[in-house]
Amino acid sequence: MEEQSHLMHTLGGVTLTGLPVALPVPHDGADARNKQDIGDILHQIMTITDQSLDEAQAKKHGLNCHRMKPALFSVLCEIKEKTGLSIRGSPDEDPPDPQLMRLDNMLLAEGVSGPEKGGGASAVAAATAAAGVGADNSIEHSDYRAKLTQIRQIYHTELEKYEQACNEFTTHVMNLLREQSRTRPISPKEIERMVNIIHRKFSSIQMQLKQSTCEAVMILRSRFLDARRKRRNFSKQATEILNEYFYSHLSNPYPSEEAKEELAKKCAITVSQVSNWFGNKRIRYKKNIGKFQEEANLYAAKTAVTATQAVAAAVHNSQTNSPATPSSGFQMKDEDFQLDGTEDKNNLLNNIFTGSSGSYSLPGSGDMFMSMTSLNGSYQPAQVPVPGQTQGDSIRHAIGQSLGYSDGLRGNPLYSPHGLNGNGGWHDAVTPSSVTSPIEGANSVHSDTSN
DNA sequence: CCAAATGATTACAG
DNA sequence: CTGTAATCATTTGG
Repeated sequence: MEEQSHLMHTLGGVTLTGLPVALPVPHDGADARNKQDIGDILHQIMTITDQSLDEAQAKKHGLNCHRMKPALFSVLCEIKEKTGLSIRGSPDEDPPDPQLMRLDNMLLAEGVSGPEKGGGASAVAAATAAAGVGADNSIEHSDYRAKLTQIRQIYHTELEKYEQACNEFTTHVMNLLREQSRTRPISPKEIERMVNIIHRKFSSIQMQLKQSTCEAVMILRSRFLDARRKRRNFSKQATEILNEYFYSHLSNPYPSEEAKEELAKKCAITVSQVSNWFGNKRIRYKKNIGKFQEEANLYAAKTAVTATQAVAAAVHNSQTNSPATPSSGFQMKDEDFQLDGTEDKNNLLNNIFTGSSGSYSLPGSGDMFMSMTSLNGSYQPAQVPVPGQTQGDSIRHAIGQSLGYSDGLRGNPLYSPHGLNGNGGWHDAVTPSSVTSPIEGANSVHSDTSN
C-alpha cells in the first residue's frame, strides 16, 4: 500500500480517485458470517495498513497460505464485482470533446498535426494567398515555414513524451493492480476502468499541449501574415492603373464589384486591396484636394491621350463640359473644407478664381477641356476651371505662375471638387464605367457633351 | 534619421 | 455589407 501511493505521486502527479485502494467492507458476507475464522482473517486484512511493511509482508504471506483464502477471496471478488457494477451506472465512454475537436481541426488545418510536409506547405500557401501578396515573399515563406516546423517538432516530441509517459504509467499501474489482485479483489474490469481514468487524465494534459500549440501558431500567423506589419507597396504599375481609374472616374470613384475584380486582376492584388486603395484614395483626396492636383492632371492628361486617340476630331471643336472626366472641375461648397493656417494666405487668390461661393450649377465643368489644353502643349498646372468664366484660366495661370502653381492652389479650401457634394461625399454616380474605360469613359464623355 | 506616403485595420453609421 | 474617418505600422525618399 505504501509503495503504491508513493508510486502514484511520483509517477504522474495524478491522483487516481477511482482507484480502489481501500478494501471494501463486506457488509453482509452471508457465507462467512458464522465463521470466527473468517472474521479473524478479515480483521487482519483490514488492519494490514496499520502494520509495518515487514510485518504486513509476513502477514500477507500467512494469509495467502491460509486454507480459507481462496474461498474468501472469491466471495470478496463477487461482492466487489456487484458494487463495482453498480458504481458504474453510466457508461464511461468519453463523449467527443468539442473543444478538443476544434483544437485538433485547427492543428490539422495549420499543418501542425497532419502529414509531414504537405499540410504545412498548403497551409502556408493558403495563408499567403489570403494575405494577397504576390511576388517576393519567399523569404517570409521560408521563415514562416521554419517557425511552423519548429512548433510542429516541439508539438510532436511533447506529444510523444506524454504518450510514452502515459503508457509507462498505465503499465505500471496495471502491473501493480495485477500484483495486488492476488490479495485484493480486483476484477479485470476494474483495471480497465483504471486505465481509462489514466488515459483521460493524460489526454487532458494533451489538450493543454494542443491549446498552447494553437496559440503559438496563431501568434506566428499574426506575426508573419498580418499584412499590416509586413506590408508591401503596390507596384508602380498597379498604382498607375488604380490612379487612372480613380481620376477617370473622379466624379464617382466607386468601382463596382466587377470593376474591382478587374482592377484587382490587372494589378495583381486582391479585391479587398482594391477596395482599401479606393477607400484610402477617396478619403485622402477629399481631405487635401490641392495636394492631388498635380497627380490628377497627370492622369487626366494620360487618359486624355488615349481618349483623344480614339475621338480626337470630335473633341476638338466642342466646347466640352464633361462631368466624368478627370482633372480639375470640382464642385463643392465652401464649408466642405476647413481652412488651415497655411492656406489662409491664399484666400485672396482663391476668391479671385472661385467667386464668392465656389459652387455653381452647371453639372459639367470642363474636365475634357483641361485635358485638351494639356494635349495642346500649354500645360495648365492645377487647373480649377470656372465654368462660364473663361478668363479665369489666364488669370489663374498668371497668378499661379507667380506664386508657384502647386503652392498657390494647394489645399484650396474654396475649390469644390467636381463630384463632391456639400456633405463631403461624392455626388451620385454620373458615369459608371468599366475598368477598361480610360478610353471608354472619355469616349462616352465626349459623346455626352459634344452636342 | 525623419517626415511623408501608403496599405491595412478599426470603429462606427446607414 | 459597404463606405467613411481616424489611426496604426511599415516603407520610401530626401
